[in-house]
Amino acid sequence: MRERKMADVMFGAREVFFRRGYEGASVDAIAAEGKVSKATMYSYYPSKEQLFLGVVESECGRLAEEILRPLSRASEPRALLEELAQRIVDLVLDDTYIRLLRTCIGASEALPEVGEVYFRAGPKPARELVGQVLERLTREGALDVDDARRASDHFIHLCVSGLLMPRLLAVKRAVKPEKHAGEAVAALLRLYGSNHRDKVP
Amino acid sequence: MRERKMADVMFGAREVFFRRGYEGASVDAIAAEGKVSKATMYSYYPSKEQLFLGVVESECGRLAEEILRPLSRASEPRALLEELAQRIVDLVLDDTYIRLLRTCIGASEALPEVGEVYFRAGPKPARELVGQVLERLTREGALDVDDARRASDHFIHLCVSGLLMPRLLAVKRAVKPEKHAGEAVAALLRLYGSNHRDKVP
DNA sequence: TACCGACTAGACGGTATAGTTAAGTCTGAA
DNA sequence: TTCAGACTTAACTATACCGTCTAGTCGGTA
Repeated sequence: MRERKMADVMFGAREVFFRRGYEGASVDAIAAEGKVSKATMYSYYPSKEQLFLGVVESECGRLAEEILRPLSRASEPRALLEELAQRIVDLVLDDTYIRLLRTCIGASEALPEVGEVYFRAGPKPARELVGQVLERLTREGALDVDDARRASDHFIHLCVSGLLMPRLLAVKRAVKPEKHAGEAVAALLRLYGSNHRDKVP
Repeated sequence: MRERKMADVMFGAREVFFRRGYEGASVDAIAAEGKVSKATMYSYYPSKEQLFLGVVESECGRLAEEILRPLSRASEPRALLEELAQRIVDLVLDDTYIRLLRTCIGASEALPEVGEVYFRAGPKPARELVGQVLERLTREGALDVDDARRASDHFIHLCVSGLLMPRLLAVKRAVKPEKHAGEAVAALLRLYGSNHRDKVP
């Protein structure tokens, strides 16, 4: 029962914090949304701020798991890169994750800890994972990456280009991202393909 | 005098809205920050929401002006691209603009109008301006861009890669962006240089 | 001087807020 | 049946909020 109620609290809190932001969310609304009494809520979390941090940490944990999920054993470099790209695109298209990011950004000036937690759960491991893949593909001769960190940033930003901003700003827009991952991989290969140094820049 | 007080109101409102977000900002704090009485405030703006929209529109106007500022008459393609890239990097490093973006993102679920206004003042004209430059350079033979919109998104995101997220999330981090613009231009030229089709992809 | 428009400080009403507490209900095990 | 623990409802405190309003100040003009 305890775990069940705990989950109810988190569920309601997540929804209300995502919808109204940290400051805009009221604890009464959170309790109502989770169908839980305020007394129970306060028996689990001593304050609204702690509850918010709990939600952010829990959601960031799920996010980090999602990012670090094992890759398939695809051997073909292009397939591997497309799997990575698709995973990034899917994250940006996922409502829960984008609302989490929106909420963290909105709260990060007043509660810098929140921004830090999200950064360590999202962008940082993503960059590291992508970096490892790019380095491996470079060792195997499929890519020619000198600075894995910079190349990872480039790859990730090619993946989210044109998608992230409208999503963050809640701009209603018929985003058509079917070919997005493929295009990002194509761009990356042009940027860092193993024969890119042959060119006269 | 009227204009002066009006500016004071806006100044205080901007600071408090940026610091605490729309919901977190109180009208008393805004009046105090602007050294203005509440009565005066309400004589200019009928409500907190209208005041917020006023601040966002005013700041977005400045942002759009900054983006659409005429480019220098640089003729050399690389110099032109570096000027563009540097302008984008500078925007991401500007505290006022990043706080504006943070605030808009934070408020955009509850007040979608705000996200829309920012999008039309920032990302949209930026993409259009960059697109025009890329198309011109393509006509002149310096680039080979087929889809200006996609190429603009790529260029812009190469410019902000590794900078935007830490800034939005208020992550304290020794960002060293001296060579950032140059690297973005180099990457763009590898991606869309006029000889890129010679490669075997 | 008298007046006027724009400002200020501060209090107000009515509501909402975060967090606490008291009294009672439900469930399941001994 | 009894009992303990977890839960709920509902009221409560004390503060903060938005927006309004009153009483009064100030600088310039006729």
